[in-house]
Amino acid sequence: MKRIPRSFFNRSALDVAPDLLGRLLVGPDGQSMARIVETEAYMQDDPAFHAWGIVDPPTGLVRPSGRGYALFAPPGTSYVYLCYGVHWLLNVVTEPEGRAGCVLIRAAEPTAGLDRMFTRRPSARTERDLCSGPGKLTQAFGISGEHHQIDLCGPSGRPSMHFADDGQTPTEIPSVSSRIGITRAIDRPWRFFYASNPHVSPGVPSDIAAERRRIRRNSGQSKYSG
DNA sequence: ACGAGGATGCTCT
DNA sequence: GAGCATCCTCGTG
Repeated sequence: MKRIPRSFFNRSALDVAPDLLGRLLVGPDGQSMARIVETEAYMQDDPAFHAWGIVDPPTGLVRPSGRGYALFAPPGTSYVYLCYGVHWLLNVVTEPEGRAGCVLIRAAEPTAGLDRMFTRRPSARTERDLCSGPGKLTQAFGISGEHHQIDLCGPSGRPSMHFADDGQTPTEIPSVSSRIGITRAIDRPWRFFYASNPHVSPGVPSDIAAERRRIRRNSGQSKYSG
C-alpha cells in the first residue's frame, strides 16, 4: 500500500484520469477507503473547466482572481468546490507547474470504513448508494471545503487524505464517454469508467442527455403542430 | 422505470 | 440575475 507520488499527477489530466481507475482514495480520517471506478478530465483549453478564460491570451498571464486560480496549484493539490450550493466535489490538480488541469473523482467502490460512510450518508440504503456519484462520494468520506487546496502527496504518517496503490492490477479496460452534467464542451470524450462496475454513477453523458432532450422537445412540439 | 422540481450558495468567458 | 462538474423526493406508468 503506497501513497501515489506527486510525479503521478505531474502529467496531462487526460493521462491521469484513466490511470486513477483502480487506485484507492483514502479519506481525511485515514480509514475510509474506496477503489476509484469513474473519473473525468478537465483541461486548460476547455470551456467546462473552472479556470477556462483566466489566461490572458496575448501576455499568457493568469488573472489571480476567481475560483479557477486554485487550479494552477502544484500537481497533487486538492480542488474542492461547492456544486449547486449543495454538494462538495473533489478534484485533484494535475499538469506541470504553469499549466492547469484537474481530474474529478466521480465514483468509487467502498473497501474500508463502510460503517462510517453509512453514518455520514443517512440516505444511503445499500453499499452502492455510498460513493456512486461525486457528491455522494464526498459526503461518504466527510470531504468538504476545509479539504480544499490541501497537499494529497504529503509524507505518510498522520492521517490525511491521499491516493494509494495497493498493487492490485486493474481487471478492466477503462471505458470512455463524454462528461456528465455539463453544458459546454459536451462532445469531448473525457470521462473514464469501469463499465461493468455497479458503483459507477447513474448519470447520463452530456452529449447523450442533450440528444434525448432534443428528441423529447421535437415530439412534444409535434403534438401541437397539427 | 422515469420524469419533474426543489434545495441552496457561489461565480461571473 | 443567470447559470451551474448534483442528489433526493415525490408523482405517474
